[in-house]
Amino acid sequence: MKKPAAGNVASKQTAVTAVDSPPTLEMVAKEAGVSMATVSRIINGTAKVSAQRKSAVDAAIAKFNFRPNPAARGLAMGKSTTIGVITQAIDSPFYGEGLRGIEHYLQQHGYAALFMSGNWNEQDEERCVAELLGRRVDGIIMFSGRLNDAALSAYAKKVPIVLSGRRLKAPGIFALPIDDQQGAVLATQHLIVLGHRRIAFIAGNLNHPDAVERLDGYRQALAQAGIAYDPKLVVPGDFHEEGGMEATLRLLSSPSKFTALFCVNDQTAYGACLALYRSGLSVPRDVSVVGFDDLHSSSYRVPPLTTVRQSIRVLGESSAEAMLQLLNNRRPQISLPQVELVVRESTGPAHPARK
Amino acid sequence: MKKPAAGNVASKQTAVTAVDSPPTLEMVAKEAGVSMATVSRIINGTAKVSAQRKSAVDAAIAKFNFRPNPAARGLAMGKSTTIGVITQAIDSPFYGEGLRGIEHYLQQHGYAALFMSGNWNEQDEERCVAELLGRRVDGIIMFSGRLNDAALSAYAKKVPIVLSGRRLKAPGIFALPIDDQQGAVLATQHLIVLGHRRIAFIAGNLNHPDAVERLDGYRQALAQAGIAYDPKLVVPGDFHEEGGMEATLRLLSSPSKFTALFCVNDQTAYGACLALYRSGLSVPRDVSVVGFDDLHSSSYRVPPLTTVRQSIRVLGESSAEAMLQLLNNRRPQISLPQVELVVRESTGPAHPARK
DNA sequence: ATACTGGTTGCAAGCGCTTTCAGGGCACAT
DNA sequence: ATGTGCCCTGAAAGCGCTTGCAACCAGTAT
Repeated sequence: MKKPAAGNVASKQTAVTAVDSPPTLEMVAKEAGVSMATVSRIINGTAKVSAQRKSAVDAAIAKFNFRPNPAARGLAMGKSTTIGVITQAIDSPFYGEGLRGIEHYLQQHGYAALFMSGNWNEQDEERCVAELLGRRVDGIIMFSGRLNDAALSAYAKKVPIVLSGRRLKAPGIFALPIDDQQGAVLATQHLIVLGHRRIAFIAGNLNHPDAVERLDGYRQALAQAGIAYDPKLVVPGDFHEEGGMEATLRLLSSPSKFTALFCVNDQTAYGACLALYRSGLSVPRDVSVVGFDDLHSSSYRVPPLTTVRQSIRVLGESSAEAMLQLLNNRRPQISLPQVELVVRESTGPAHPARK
Repeated sequence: MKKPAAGNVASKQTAVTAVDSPPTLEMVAKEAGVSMATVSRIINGTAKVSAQRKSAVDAAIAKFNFRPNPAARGLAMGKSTTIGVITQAIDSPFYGEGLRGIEHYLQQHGYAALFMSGNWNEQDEERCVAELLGRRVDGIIMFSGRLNDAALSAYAKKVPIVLSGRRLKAPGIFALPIDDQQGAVLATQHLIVLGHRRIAFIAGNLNHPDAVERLDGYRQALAQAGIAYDPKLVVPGDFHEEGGMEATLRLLSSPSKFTALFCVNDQTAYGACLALYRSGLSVPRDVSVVGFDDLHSSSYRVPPLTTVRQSIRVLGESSAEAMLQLLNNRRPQISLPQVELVVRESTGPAHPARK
């Protein structure tokens, strides 16, 4: 196959100069009257080149609007200028913001991102890593993820990994954890200050580290305020609206009373609010609710959601930055901004009368 | 540069067989005692090969866990097995669902997707196309997009394009438009049936085709019901929560009364609901509101949002499918499912007493 | 003047894979 | 046996770029 001159659909072109297939280094070199090596060196800034030739080459490049073929370059250099990114779902509002941050940073630095969704299960995630490795990405950024530490460490031998929102020390891995515990403390304290004593917590899946750290923070704040921890007030969720709704319904039908609800993340809080609404309860009059993440849409909920803010977008950007440092053999020096409480309208003073 | 044997970080490996750099076709060929050509043919199914050699090669491939280097393959074949995808923002809930659909379909067919965000402006979008072209993607899927028809047609000469949610006939381009008008008719009719007569419409940016088609549908339904069209009831928005909120506030402070609100998309409706809430108005008791898109989170709003459903995820999948057909030189035969109204709890019977 | 130095260039060998082209093996017909 | 095809294979020529190595050019020291 001699490679068709142009695209499959639509071709023809009777233009004068244009031979439609993309220009090559060789064409540029010929046009500028220098060798390919020189052109390559100019493009990459790999060596000094006389001003005269440089301008000739620049002109030729401009004339053809030349852009080096990344496959050829990748083959020759043994790298792809592409970073693989694994999240659980590209359409999740949470991950979406992170991806945006990554995309933004990477693009500015000449890298492209290859996004893949792990679909909340370990096998798919494993497939993603394999696929990414197969495509020879230069590095992998992984958002928390289901893969266990051992597997991750093994992969890190083949390619540098940055782990966003998770804790793990291993060669070749740089982790950028979120301060889940502190965030949970902030949220819970806020509720306590408002006078709440019976504060329920909707956790995520409890074998997910984020969930347990947030639970820890919740318990810590409770303890600090001298409030006894009541395990009946803690119910599992799934980090999604569905789980938040079910958990709240369960809580509501249990004998345990509560005046406030701390949810492991915003989506869970959304579900909780709906359950409360369906049960005829008003937020925040009857029950206060606070989330975690501060998704964009949280400020447009009715009522706007009080939540803990940790910019996922910044997490994404920082992860990308860390990856590039890793790629340059520097140990990343990056830290995330502090988590902070964003008080909106879904929380209010405790109202002792209600369930 | 002789290419370092392994990743930058973490290497060493004292294993017995493993020479850590990825296996090559040549290694496999040697191991199986055949030529590289044969291995290639087996992998690609390009020609018949004796069963005996085939099994030997398969064994060798399995032994090394060989995966052909996509850069090398891309170079040799002149294609990248990668599709560029342009949306306005990867973190938008709307586009997110579309991307999910694309990712899902493409991945199953051995293609990878390169996502880029146009950030709602033409220049960025242009940059995206250039970058994608530079990376030699085999095709581009574009979600509506700001780029004008002429520019798009020009690009379509270099690479096949599928245009999701937009109408445009040109060689090399396949468009997959959403039935905006019909959706708007459905939404407006629903409100009319509920007894509403003063129905406001929050449009998007009105030089965006989606917005005008939806406006058309709204007017058409009104006319059909014999309700006079009142331009004062139509205000511009921006397809975002922000715009929906502002538009609603503007509407509320104008002398025009209304009992229902049809919003150009769900995000606009979210903003509208917040404005209503802030103004002490209840949905749906005082004002009914309906959106368009049926984003996942719409069913978890308080109250759950009545909206027009057109699965964006399906749009994404279909777009990807169309692209692959285009790549195979077949004219795509794809149509989207009908739009449909999803009645939830944000709409109710007209209540004549209120503003 | 001539040898030497330091910096700029060009040559050519790959990078890992696909594919054309021609050679070799085999079955079948003569 | 010998010829005629057909089918399976392997050798080798790229695909477009990077880079080690050697050649080359001034300019300087001798």
